[in-house]
Amino acid sequence: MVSKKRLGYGFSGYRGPVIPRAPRSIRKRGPHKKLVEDSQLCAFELLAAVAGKLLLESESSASSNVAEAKSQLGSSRDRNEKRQPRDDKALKSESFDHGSCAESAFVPKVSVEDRNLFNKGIPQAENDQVVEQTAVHVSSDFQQKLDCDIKLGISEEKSLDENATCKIESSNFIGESLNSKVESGSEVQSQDDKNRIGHLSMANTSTVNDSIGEYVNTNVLSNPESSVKFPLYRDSKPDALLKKCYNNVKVGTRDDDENSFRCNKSSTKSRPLRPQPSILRHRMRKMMTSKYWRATPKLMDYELYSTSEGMKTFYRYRKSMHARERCEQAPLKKRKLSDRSFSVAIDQEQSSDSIFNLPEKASGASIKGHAKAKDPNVTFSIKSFKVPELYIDVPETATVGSLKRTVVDAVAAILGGGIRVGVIYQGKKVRDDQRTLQQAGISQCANPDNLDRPSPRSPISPMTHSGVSNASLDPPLVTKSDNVDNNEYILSPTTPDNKLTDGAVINSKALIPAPAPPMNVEPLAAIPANLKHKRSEMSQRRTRRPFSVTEVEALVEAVETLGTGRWRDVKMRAFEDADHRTYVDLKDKWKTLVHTASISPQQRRGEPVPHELLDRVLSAHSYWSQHQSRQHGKHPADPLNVDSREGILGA
DNA sequence: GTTAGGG
DNA sequence: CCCTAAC
Repeated sequence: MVSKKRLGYGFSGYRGPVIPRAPRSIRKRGPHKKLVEDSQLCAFELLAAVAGKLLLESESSASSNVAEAKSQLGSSRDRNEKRQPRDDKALKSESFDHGSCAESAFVPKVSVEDRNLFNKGIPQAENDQVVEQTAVHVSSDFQQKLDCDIKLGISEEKSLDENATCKIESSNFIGESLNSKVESGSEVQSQDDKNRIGHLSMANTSTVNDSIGEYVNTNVLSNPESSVKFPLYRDSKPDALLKKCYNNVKVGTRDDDENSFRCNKSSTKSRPLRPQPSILRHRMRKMMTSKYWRATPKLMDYELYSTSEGMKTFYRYRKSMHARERCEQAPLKKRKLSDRSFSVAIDQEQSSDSIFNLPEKASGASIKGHAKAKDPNVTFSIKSFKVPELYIDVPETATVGSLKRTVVDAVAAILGGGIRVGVIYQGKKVRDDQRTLQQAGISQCANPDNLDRPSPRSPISPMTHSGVSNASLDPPLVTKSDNVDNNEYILSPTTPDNKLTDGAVINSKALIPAPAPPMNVEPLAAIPANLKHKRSEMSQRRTRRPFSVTEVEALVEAVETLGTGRWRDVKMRAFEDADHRTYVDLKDKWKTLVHTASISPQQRRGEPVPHELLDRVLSAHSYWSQHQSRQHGKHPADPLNVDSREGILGA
């Protein structure tokens, strides 16, 4: 089917702060929208056109920001009116500790022709308030019919704000197809050009949906280098109160997982005045579960699932994906309140600060109220952004590499380059670009049953990284990263000066089909802030962290002493430093331990727990069960010490 | 904020 | 692990 989707181009790139969009229903699509249709155009040309637009903008933005950041303030260009000058500080890229850093330095070169093509595609005169919608058909080597319907909408009101939304969807007619959807949306609103504040919020979420209803999350993140801050300035009256409120507030991620924190742990710890990681985490967790987050689902998602087909697909998938992680379900689930989800990075401090600092009071306010016009001197930084919407149909026979590339192309067209796409399927990074999706297990026919066991797909071949790649087959603009950890395609701006922002190339990583969150993200270097984004998807499930025998022992020990009704104490006693273990986790673990101890060893899974420990679990459980019942309303139970335990065991 | 329990 | 009710 020829899907018609709007391509709500959202990332204005470097124009200014981004703010959440109002519900589509109230968004006006009005007058300054122009529709252009040309089914004869080549998809790439179309993309190129879009990219060209972006490039133009980015170029101007980059140049002005780099060399004449402040002098450009009064640029004659219309766009410049909105563009905000940046502080040097703000310009500093975030000190992310990700492996992508190396990649970010990678600046692929693009032929001048390419650029020209891009630039040529869109008259500069149309930069403003133009909405284009084009439908194109293009035949790929696979004789696929690719339909693209792109609508680029950019509306802006002079000196007030900019709103851009983009949605791209393409689909082919091939029966077997993988329908991926990457959603993203961002809006930018910048206030004037005075040395004031502005705020910026961006959303970053994406989902991939295959034709059989596979629903996965994809994250598009900006890499360290691209973590450029966009201080906003405006002439609004200073609001001391708000200012104070927002001060020192930074929301870079909604990921309450360790993964997110690790990277900045050191930094936060080194700041005495800042909450300790554990505290942050705690707060973060609260944030994560906060109603705020839940109340800010993306509008886009709604659209996605509102379509009858989409819903069907989704539900069908849901039905057959019990075995899968539920993390992907969360997004949908949370989207009840329909609104827009977005992450906000508020940074009043140095850009070097970790983005993990949670906004305390501010968060809620900024997120909820979009108190844009009220908070002076607040600098927000964009840690991530959302790609409006992207539908991509890829035949099963397509290679993983081609999938990545396709996404890169599409997204790149939107963002203007610097995109890296990785594929994570069932928690594993699919590095072998040569493999077909089918081989990788990303099949339409994927049997849910296979989800529970190692799929027949061939093991990821290590040589893929260093081995010969299909790079030669890649389009000019797409270059392969030589980063060992990533074989994502990187598409960067054509020329240095074309960098999106001064030296800050926006590198984004999209994690495609990722039914389950990457398992170990420990070396957060492996997966940059992206995951955060993933988690950014409102309340994303935390990554699973099986208890080690050591932890189990500590837990047993504590429970023996404290009983089973004082999880908070247990936490403090034995897991004080285990930030990722909440007392609820401990309680849950105990629950499973008791269960595990009650079943036959054959039925147990995971890392085996020494019988000795399980015995202790049963003993303690039994003891405290009785004890509690007895102590009901009485004096606190006596700790189950070794002696008493032995007594019980002996009895 | 904690607990307890179902999912 | 998540989510909630209940305290």
